[in-house]
Amino acid sequence: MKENILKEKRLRITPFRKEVLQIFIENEHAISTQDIERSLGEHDRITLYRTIKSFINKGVIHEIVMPGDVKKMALCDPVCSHDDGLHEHNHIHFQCKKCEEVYCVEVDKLPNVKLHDFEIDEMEIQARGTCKACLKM
Amino acid sequence: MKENILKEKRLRITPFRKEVLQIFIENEHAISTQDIERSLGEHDRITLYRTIKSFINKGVIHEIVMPGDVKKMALCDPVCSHDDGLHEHNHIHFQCKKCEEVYCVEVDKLPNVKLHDFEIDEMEIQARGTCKACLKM
DNA sequence: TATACAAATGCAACAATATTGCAAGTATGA
DNA sequence: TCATACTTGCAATATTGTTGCATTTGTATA
Repeated sequence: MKENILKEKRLRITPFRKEVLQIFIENEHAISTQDIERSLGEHDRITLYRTIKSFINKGVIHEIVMPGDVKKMALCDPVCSHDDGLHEHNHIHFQCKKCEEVYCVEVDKLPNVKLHDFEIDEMEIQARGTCKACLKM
Repeated sequence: MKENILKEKRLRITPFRKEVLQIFIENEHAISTQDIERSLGEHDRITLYRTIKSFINKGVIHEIVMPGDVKKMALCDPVCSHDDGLHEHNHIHFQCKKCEEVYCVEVDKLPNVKLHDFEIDEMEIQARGTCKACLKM
């Protein structure tokens, strides 16, 4: 529930934040700033930028950057309770080549990658292919 | 050699392009547009943007977008001979948490990931940790 | 080697996206 | 309910990238 998410992340509950959060909840896939602007009615763009920034910093949403300049955002997993922009997820980011939508897809466990001279702490996977909905068509 | 790379990718050899390409060759790690601008002397910003765009389209360099950071670019693998912005690499993108630099690191083979309802064609891995140089310190 | 032509450059104007400072309004804990 | 720190909304400004167009330049070809 919207109020709870905001409260948990120690963000003040304001009408605007609830409105923006609602848009994220309604969307199964990741959305861009533009998508949000379209969904909102009349609004102040600066406030939106700041809202997005605090949502990211407090772990409400996370940024997804896919190759080719697509910057989108999606709700964080409930486990992602880290403050200060440190996010912890167990999913990969998937972009469908047909519908272009970006999804966060759960995986049981992320694969292990070893490098020779580099020590890996965290890993993020971005995949492209065909999504659930488009496979059925 | 600079001229060869440009010729192979069917790009005209101009002084400006050689200069920009040289900057990529000199850098072991990925660089941003800003980095390039700093390395160049007096120059035209528009021409640089167009140069970058044709380098990407012809497979001379590729873009790397790490979460929460500026866009960077690095030379493509020699195998990456695809035109029209289709890139094919066998490396992962690694950002060091200490020095913040981004590297393309070769791997023998990329791990296999299977998803339930999504069909994966291509995959890209972004990792964070400690780089070669910083491990030694 | 000269030349014709497509490609690249450089300038001006413009467009989109994001940030900062500040005054006014508002949520929340005491 | 009140004080205060947080949030909002506006103006101004910064950053990043694009388009159109006249001029210059690289390169294939005669």
